[in-house]
Amino acid sequence: MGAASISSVADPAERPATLLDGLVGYALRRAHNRMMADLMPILGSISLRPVLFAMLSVIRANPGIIQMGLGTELGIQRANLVPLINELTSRNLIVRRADPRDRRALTLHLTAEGEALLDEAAALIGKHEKRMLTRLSAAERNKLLELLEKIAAE
Amino acid sequence: MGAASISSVADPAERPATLLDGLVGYALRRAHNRMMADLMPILGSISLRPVLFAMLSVIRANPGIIQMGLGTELGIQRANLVPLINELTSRNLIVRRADPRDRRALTLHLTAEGEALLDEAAALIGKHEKRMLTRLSAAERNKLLELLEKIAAE
DNA sequence: GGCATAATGTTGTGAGACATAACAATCAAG
DNA sequence: CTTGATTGTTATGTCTCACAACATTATGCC
Repeated sequence: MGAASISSVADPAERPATLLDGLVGYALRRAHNRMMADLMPILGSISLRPVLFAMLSVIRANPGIIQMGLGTELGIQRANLVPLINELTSRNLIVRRADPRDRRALTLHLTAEGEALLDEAAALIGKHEKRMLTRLSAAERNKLLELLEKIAAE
Repeated sequence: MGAASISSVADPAERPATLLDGLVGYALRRAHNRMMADLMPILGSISLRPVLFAMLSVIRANPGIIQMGLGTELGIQRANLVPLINELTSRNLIVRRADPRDRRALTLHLTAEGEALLDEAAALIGKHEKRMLTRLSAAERNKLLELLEKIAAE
């Protein structure tokens, strides 16, 4: 133990405090970056990206959701959603069908292939989350989710 | 209060659970997005972005830091740092100086203008954080910072 | 000293996320 | 029916980020 090392002379690796320390916004950015850096190559192994996984997840939970609804749910504008949906349809993971009640709209449905790939992705992400959160107890993880939701809620 | 509403028939606005629920990575993205959506127009009022504020903060805490060091500290590759530093220098917020001990390197220092703008930005961000975290107690905020650091730590 | 390797700053390039405008087809409200 | 709003689409532009290549300088080894 000994004396507190206030001086930076004794420890060249010591980082001076910045205005960023204590900012929740900055801590969020760092934690999010680290999670994504770990996740992206994992999803890349099955040629997915986080946004595509999110789309498949929402479509599974809402079969027949229209494109506009999917975009609203994920905060993606409909213009930017089009190439993403094209990507999933061209890989036969989802299909577009005419909406029987609104001829402007197109409904979205998972294919059997999409269901299988989504299951595979969910398993990979589950392992990823467990590994990245080993420093947190189950109670801490739940508390973290609760606090993050308080921030995210509009 | 009644029975738990399991059916979705009674409440059309009810959202079915997705694989995204319970994922810390997704909760992080949503919280981070909401914080940034609030912060960016605020910093924009003084023509700053989050990354520029972070750079100024680190340079203040580490006068004479070289570009490579700044990039490492903030997780920005040196190639991408160049136009950002050009932006700050062309606005007379920082200056580049030759490193007396390494003629390859350039050291970075805040100007008086940079100091003043950084103070202004810090005040704005302080109010922003306080307003965005009204739902959290002081203890919850500290716990959140602690948990986020556990995730961000390498 | 001379030489191979690494580090620093820089430029260029491309991919991906995101916002905006405009358009055709369709719906909804008066 | 006619006006305005909604849905999907295309096109465009900006911002962030990664990677490759290069000139200059440091560093380590002979």
